[in-house]
Amino acid sequence: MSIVKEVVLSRRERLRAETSHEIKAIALKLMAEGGPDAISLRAIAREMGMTAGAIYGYFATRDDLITTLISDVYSDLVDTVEAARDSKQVSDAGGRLLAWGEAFREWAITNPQGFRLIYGDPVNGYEPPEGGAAPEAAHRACVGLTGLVAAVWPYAERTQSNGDHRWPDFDPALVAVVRKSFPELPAAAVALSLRVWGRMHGLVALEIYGHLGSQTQKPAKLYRAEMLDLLAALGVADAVNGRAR
Amino acid sequence: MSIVKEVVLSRRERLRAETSHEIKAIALKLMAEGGPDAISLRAIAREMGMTAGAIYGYFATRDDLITTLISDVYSDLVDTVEAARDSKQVSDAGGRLLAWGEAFREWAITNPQGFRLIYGDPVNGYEPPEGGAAPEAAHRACVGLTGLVAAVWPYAERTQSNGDHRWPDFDPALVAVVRKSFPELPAAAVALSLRVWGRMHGLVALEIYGHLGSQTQKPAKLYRAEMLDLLAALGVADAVNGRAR
DNA sequence: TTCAGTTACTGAACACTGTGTAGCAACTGT
DNA sequence: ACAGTTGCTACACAGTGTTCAGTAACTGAA
Repeated sequence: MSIVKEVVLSRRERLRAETSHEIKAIALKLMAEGGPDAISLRAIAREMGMTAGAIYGYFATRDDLITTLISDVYSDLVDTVEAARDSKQVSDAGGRLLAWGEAFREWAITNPQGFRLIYGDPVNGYEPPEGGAAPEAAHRACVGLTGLVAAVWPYAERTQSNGDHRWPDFDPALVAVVRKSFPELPAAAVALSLRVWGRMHGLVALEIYGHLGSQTQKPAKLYRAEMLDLLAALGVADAVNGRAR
Repeated sequence: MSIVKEVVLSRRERLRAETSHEIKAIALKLMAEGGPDAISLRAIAREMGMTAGAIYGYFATRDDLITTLISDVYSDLVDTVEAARDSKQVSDAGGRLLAWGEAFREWAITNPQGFRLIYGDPVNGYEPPEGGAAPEAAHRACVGLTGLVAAVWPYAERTQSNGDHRWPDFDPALVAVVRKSFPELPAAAVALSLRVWGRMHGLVALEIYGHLGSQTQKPAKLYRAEMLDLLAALGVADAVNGRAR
């Protein structure tokens, strides 16, 4: 094995990358069809015309594969919500937050198994590695949401400054990023962004796991009402055109 | 077999009930130790000095056992939050809602595996029966929460009446109960109670599944801030003594 | 007390699962 | 053309839910 890595992938590396990608693609397909539990090495191998053991040449263990999948799916989620946010003008802070929230739910409804994979117990006995399964994507999500809250902070500061939050209450790495990107932002705003995350997550998680379906026929309407109430609480309701659709 | 059921349990029925109870108790113990996935018929049987097949004399299938467990655990959760609510005076509507919310999180922190069992993907490939796994307990929770929202509605009506919610948006059974218990309550209040549920669920679910732990060191403080913000939004903040502990 | 009937349970089997290991065969660079 | 690496198969092991024939224990009545 050469120490210096080739810039151009060799044939072997290319085939290897393709196989690796095929494993992940089939795993995602199986997950979309039969839920996260349907991701079994044997099922993947069967679909590829391989043996289960062969997959160990690509992923050290099944949990490794799952972790990679979580990372990929999480990235896709963050890509989606970021794109939705960026479809609104930067000046429209409330609209950007609303777009993020709506895109979050729509992605979850479209990829319920993906949502379970990221935010639930994915598979039989899977334990995420230390530091979470997809720290990179989770980090992006957190920073993105904090950015939205930062944009809204001038409106929300008046009502959301209480709560006695201090910087050491939060993760040092998160604090570092926030203080670097938004030097003026107080700790209370970080708390707010986490709470906003919680508000988005709550109704969507209940819906995905079927606890809301037996109570309301219009979960989308309910979620939108929650988002609009959130914007109102943040003092940016006027920035949204119209109250409800 | 006699058609008329004996009032006093026969020795056989007593032993049977005891064994059934032991199965559930051991299943809960295994779950508390190793997560919901640790609930395997073979492990339970091993612990009881039995064979796995023997359990089929008590539960038709593993999913049946799981469903029973969910029902039991869910009932325990509802008992807890109801007790917390009733520890406050009926006149203290805001305090009762806050007590419910705090008890909800505390129960979840104390019984994380139980929370996963109720609100997550409990076990490898478990599918809840039609109508949810524990309709009785879920019903109690929903009615209890709606009762709290009804008590708070005089304060919240002014700010929470928008959203264009109609009765047919909700489950007929839920509507029937609500309209019977609280005839004056509008549909918007039912929507509010579901949204309140979502707000409580969001942060707790994120915390239980480890997504909050990597962001904040003080999830309890964050949750309390969210609850106080909720009370403020409902217009009952003044009913709570002091802002934060 | 004896005896049939019911019930509780065992033990083995089947089809799965993840995970290792030994060996073979094909591809790779020299 | 020849080593060396690597991708994969085949098999084994331990675990899972589930079914089923057979056995042992307990129950109620003669």
